[in-house]
Amino acid sequence: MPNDLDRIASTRLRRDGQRYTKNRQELLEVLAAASAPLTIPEIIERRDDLAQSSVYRNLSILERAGVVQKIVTADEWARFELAEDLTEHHHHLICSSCGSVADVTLSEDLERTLNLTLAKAARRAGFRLDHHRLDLVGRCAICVR
Amino acid sequence: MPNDLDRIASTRLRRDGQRYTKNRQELLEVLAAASAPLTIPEIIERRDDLAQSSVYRNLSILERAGVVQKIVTADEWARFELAEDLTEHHHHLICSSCGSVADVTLSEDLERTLNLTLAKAARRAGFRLDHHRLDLVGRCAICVR
DNA sequence: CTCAGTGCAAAGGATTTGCATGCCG
DNA sequence: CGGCATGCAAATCCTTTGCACTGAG
Repeated sequence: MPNDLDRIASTRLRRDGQRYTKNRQELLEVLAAASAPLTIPEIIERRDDLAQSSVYRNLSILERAGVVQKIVTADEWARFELAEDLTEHHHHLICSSCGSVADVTLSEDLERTLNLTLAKAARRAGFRLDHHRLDLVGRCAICVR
Repeated sequence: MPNDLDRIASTRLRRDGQRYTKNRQELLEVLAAASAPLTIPEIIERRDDLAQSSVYRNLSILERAGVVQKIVTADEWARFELAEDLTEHHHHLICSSCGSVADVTLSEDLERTLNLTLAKAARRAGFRLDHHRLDLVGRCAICVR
């Protein structure tokens, strides 16, 4: 039984001339169940029937279709999460010690102000702004001790 | 003749048990002269007497000493710039088309609000916040055409 | 049937490392 | 002198790609 996510993914993939296959559906399931962006090893850990190369290939296709988003932190692996508009708008707490990433949301008020200000700054630079990315860098509760 | 940057770099390196060598000084010169974070190829382009492996090694040491900062965008190379506290606090305009990165500053007012709000959000998550990173993602003036 | 999707193994490519040599302290 | 810093080349390791096979339409 297809839920919202399935329907949206299917539509966006079709728009790109791509199919919504079982592997791709499994990827989205895993990402939707996670409360933070996952690395490829973490994804395979949760679904070891997926071939590594297919995971890379499919995530790249899902990214191009606007269903998932790739985020690159300083540490070894890239991380993937559902696209902005399929989740609540949020930001990331990045632990500079262990590399973990957690989701965090800010007040709508601040987001609104932020958006206006950034739009202005971008316009001044002749830049067409698509979105912003705000990371909080520090030490997570575990690494703080 | 050592300037401020030299003195600070020297101090911070020594604190890490490292020397402030000619190669490392050259790296900082290049970064200080740039108006945006540079990739390793770009650095070598500007100082071709530097060996690639030494550039990687020294940037990593300078990063650990808190003199430079590494930033990873989605595109192929990591980029380096002087550490936050050695430059004006700023953010980045990242072009998702050509991968270029330009510096941008926001109003002090917004920064102040941002800092307060982020500090609160971090505290709520038991996270010790060091700094934030705010990127504006879109198309640069050239790529917009 | 056709052709996109898959999995395996091999290739790519940015970054790291081993090692012999040079040089600062 | 002793040990860190350097440069070269080789090794690493995440990610991409080639290719033969499978399965959906």
